[in-house]
Amino acid sequence: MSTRSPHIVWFRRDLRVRDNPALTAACADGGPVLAVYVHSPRDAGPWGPGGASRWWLHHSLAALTSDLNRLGIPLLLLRGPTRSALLSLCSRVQARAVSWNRRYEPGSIEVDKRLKAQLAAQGVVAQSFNGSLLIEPWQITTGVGSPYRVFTPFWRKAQTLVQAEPGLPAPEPRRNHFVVDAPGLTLESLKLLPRIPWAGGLAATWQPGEAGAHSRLERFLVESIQGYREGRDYPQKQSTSGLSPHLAFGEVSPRQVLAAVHAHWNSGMGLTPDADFFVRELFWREFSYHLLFHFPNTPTENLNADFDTFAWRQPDPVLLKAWQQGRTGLPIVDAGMRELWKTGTMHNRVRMLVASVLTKNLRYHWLHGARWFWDTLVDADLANNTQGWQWTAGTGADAAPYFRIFNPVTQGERFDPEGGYVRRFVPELAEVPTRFIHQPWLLPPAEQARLGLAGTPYVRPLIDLASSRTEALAAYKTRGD
DNA sequence: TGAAATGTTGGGGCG
DNA sequence: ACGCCCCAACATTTC
Repeated sequence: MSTRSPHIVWFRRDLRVRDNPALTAACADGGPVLAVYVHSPRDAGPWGPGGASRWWLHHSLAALTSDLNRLGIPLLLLRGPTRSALLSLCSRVQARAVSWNRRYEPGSIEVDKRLKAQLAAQGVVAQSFNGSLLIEPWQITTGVGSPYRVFTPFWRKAQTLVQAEPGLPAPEPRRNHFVVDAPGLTLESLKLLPRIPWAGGLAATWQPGEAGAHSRLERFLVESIQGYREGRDYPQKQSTSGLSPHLAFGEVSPRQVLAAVHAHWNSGMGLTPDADFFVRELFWREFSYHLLFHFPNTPTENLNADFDTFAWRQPDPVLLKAWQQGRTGLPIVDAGMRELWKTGTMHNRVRMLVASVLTKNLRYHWLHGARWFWDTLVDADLANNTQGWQWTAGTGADAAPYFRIFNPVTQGERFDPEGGYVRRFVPELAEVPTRFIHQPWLLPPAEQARLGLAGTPYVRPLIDLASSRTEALAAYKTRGD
């Protein structure tokens, strides 16, 4: 009798069937397995999935449903609140156990704790696993026992641990032959897709789901990891991995990525420098989770309290909107913001530039940027997004000093020397000669008129780089007073 | 995973 | 030949 009661696998941001410890454990139990996803945006408070993430989630759930079906496991879709949905499911199907992979956001930790206690009280086995990280946040501390706040020592320590115990990715579980009948909601009824069909650019760019994640990984390993160290700085090259949304939704695990990199690019003498630099980015993700876990208020509060009295400016709605929509008149900034809107992602160097412009030149609180990114990025991840914004704003761990203010013209000329990236995403600048592509306002007026730029922000940007820089530096000096 | 201002050096033009 | 100046190139400092 007890062997016939199902083992539930609760899916969250681990939407894959390979190397999924919770699923592996449930399948190893030998009885019926039932998978469930609970859509409960309200449980996540202000950080419920944004528009781009919901689009991704819809398609990733569709992919997971068919991947699990292949294994004979039904995926139930439920609506939250999470705890009551799971508890009532457990009693309805008389579950014997629930397994899940741990999350590290403050809200999820709270839900998990209470769920675990309530399941135990009902006599249901509850077990959680590490399915998302190479190093869980509590696994390493500094010499004095505190959490790390600086990347490099974190990285060193984390690497020694991972090298000692790399862990092998688990294969796909064997097919489940039991039948579990428990009807859930349809995917459509979750209403994850946008009502206005703006997601065409996303669909053209991405293939959500585990298969898409692995083809992206393979393509990266074969085509672009070579030269990554240099190439990753050039946004018009496709040198970055593009794995971030797949990692954010857990369609591939960092352990699988690490193992694949080692399989391709470890010559026995260690990783190639290109591969090593890529792996370093995986550890930035680990560092972000370490910080989020140990400083759970950082999604809204400065990690560095010196900035709590900093004189951020009240956003001008027109300027904020121009930044969001890529109409500031600064070519590479606008290109980045339009790339984000169109494709749900933005090259990392350009993310730093647009964030520098918002937090330093405009001196708007980094949360305005974090919220916009949250809504528009397909790789929106609370740990990474928080850490990234606090890093650029200078309020975070191991952060860029406040006085490091990027100049979008200089950066554009250095990292997009031909202007290919700008031309791709800002078509009205496509015909501008390369000399002027990053500062079209210097073109002679007759040329501007001929190119149709008269009256656009490209002949008079909304942000004066020189004066806003000076003002930002002055504001920094009085920080904390 | 800065930029701009300031300081230093050394080659070459030129009286 | 020499000193002087200019200035590009590079280094250092400051924010």
